[in-house]
Amino acid sequence: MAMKISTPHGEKNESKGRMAMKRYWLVKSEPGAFSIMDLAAAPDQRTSWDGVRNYQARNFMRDDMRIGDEVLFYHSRTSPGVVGVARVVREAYPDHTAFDENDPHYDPGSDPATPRWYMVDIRLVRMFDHAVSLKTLRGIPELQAMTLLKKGNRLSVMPVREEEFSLIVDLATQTGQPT
DNA sequence: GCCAACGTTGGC
DNA sequence: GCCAACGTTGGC
Repeated sequence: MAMKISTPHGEKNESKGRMAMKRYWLVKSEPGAFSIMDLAAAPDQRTSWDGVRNYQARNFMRDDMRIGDEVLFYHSRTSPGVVGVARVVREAYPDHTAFDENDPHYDPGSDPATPRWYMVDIRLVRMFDHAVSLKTLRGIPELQAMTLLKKGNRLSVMPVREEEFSLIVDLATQTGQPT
C-alpha cells in the first residue's frame, strides 16, 4: 500500500530525500518588550519566540515554520518598520511560559500534557543599517498585498512572499533611504 | 495618549 | 449559536 503524503498546503515538501521549500515570514515585536538589539545581545544571538497567544500565529509557527526559513523582524508601535532578518533554528515546541503563573503570558488553560501554545527559536542573520519604515512599505505598489499592510491587521507571525522578502531586503540595502 | 479594529469571553 | 462587552494591538 502506497504511503500518501499530505501537508496543510498540499505541497510535497517532506518527501524523503527532497529539499524542503524554504519559506519566508515576518514577526512583530514591540521594541520595548523585545527589540532587534535585544536579539543581537542575546547569547548566540538567538531567542525563543515565546508569548504568542493567537491561534493563527501559533498555527503558522507550529505547522509551517521550518529550520532555515527566513524571517523579517518588524518593530511595531515605536517607529514601525522592518529592522532586520532572522532565521528559524528550531522548529515548534511547547511554549513553557504558558505554564508559569508568574509569567505575563500565563495561560491557565494550557497544561503541559496538552500544550496549547508553541514557539520556535530564531537567530539573528542581520540587522539593517537603515530600517525599512512602515511608511516606506506603504509607498511600494508591489507590497500592497502584504498581510502586514492590511487595515486592522494584528497578526504577530505571518507568511511573506519570497518576492516581497527580497524587495524589502533590497530596500534596506539601498542608501539615501527616506525615513 | 487616543481610538479603531480585532479576537475572545460569557450570558442567554 | 448569537452577539455585546471586554481587553489588547498597534498606527498615528
